[in-house]
Amino acid sequence: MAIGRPRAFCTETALNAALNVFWRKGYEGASLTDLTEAMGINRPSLYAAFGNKEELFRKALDRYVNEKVSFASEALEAPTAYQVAERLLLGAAEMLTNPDHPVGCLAVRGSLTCGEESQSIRNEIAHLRSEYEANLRGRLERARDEGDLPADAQPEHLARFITTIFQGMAVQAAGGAAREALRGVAETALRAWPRAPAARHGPSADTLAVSDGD
Amino acid sequence: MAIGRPRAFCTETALNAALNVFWRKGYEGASLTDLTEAMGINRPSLYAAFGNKEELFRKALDRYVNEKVSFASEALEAPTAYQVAERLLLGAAEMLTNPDHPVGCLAVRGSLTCGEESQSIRNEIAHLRSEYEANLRGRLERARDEGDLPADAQPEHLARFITTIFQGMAVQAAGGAAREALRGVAETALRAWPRAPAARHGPSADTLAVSDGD
DNA sequence: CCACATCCCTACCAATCGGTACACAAGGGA
DNA sequence: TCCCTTGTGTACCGATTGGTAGGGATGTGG
Repeated sequence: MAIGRPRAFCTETALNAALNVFWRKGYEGASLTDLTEAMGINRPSLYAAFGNKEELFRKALDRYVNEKVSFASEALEAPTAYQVAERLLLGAAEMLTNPDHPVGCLAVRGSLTCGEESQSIRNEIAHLRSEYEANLRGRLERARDEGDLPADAQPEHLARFITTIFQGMAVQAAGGAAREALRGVAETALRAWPRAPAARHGPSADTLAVSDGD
Repeated sequence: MAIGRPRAFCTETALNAALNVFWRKGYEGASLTDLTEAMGINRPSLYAAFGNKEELFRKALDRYVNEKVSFASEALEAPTAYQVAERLLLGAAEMLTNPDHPVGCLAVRGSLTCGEESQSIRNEIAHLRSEYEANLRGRLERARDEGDLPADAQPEHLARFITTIFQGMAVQAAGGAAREALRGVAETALRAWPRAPAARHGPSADTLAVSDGD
């Protein structure tokens, strides 16, 4: 039973290259020529290894969420609701302007990709976002129940507020905004955060958890 | 001296139709076929009347800014800085979800259009945004000098904050967010607004200026 | 009625899009 | 060594992209 010719490229490396291209140019803006050139392979190899352009994007999106936006899930584990928001927004300012990869957010860019033929991509991104927003809301509800947020705080509104700020920051970053500018936005947004009257949680030294490099 | 055959369509109406198409599908996502079908004319007529696709987009963008986002310039005339922000954000929530036209923001969508060949479009949009942001900052500096904002307020940061919120709301709207949701975001953002210690300006009845229809 | 200027329309252009057919190269099992 | 399986590479597919040439239609000024 023959095994067949071994693959001449590393799928992980190629997927990383594809992720970078999608990140820079968006789903529809990235042509197969762009992708194959960056990945160092040719079309049939791409189709054999990844299915088609849409599946390739999905795999790249998975990798993006798990490797690049992991700070967002980890932020939910911060001890207080304020620190959750703080780590989320400052982490976003850092990630969105990290010089080690393209600026902006693959998902935000992808959610605005134009054509209606890529509706399924938009749906997947929308699903990811609403899933995360639900997790964040759950975390904030817990915080409210624990007295970490005022009893009249609205976790749903706060979660949507944070999400919206992130999306705005992603647009800013895609337009070339500097890291300091995004940090300023994050800090301003944090001033809208409700404090529990009993135990006030202000800006914390927890920010150290947000590294400056990648 | 002959005058020539009169144009069989109204350029204003056609431009409105083109604006709607660009608004829904983005600059690159709107094909000439989409545009000509919506405008009720054929390609050569389009090119004769508007130049080419890029010039058509610029004209549509002009109209968009002057007719649809006029609330943003008018908001600068509000009596207090807080009311400026309030009218801006609540006006945005209304405009971005107005059922009389496509949802979201043509400029935000356009600024994320993928290809590098449409760099000049992105540049124009970036210019419009930074111009507006400068106006807003100027208005806030005046407010600070008048004591309407605390002396340590940072008009530049506040202006960028407002811009970022708007962009995030535009992404939300493009994803189908409801008007109530965007209003909630606006109200949360307004809680970040600094109040002058001398004369406190809170939420005002000035919101009445924001109509509910178009 | 004629001439001229302008517009409309069909049909086309080269370039690019995502995707694939097919011949060849490269390896392991018998 | 021969075969079989799998990946690689070239060259292509039909469809669509933005943009245009050129003839016929339609109006005004003489």
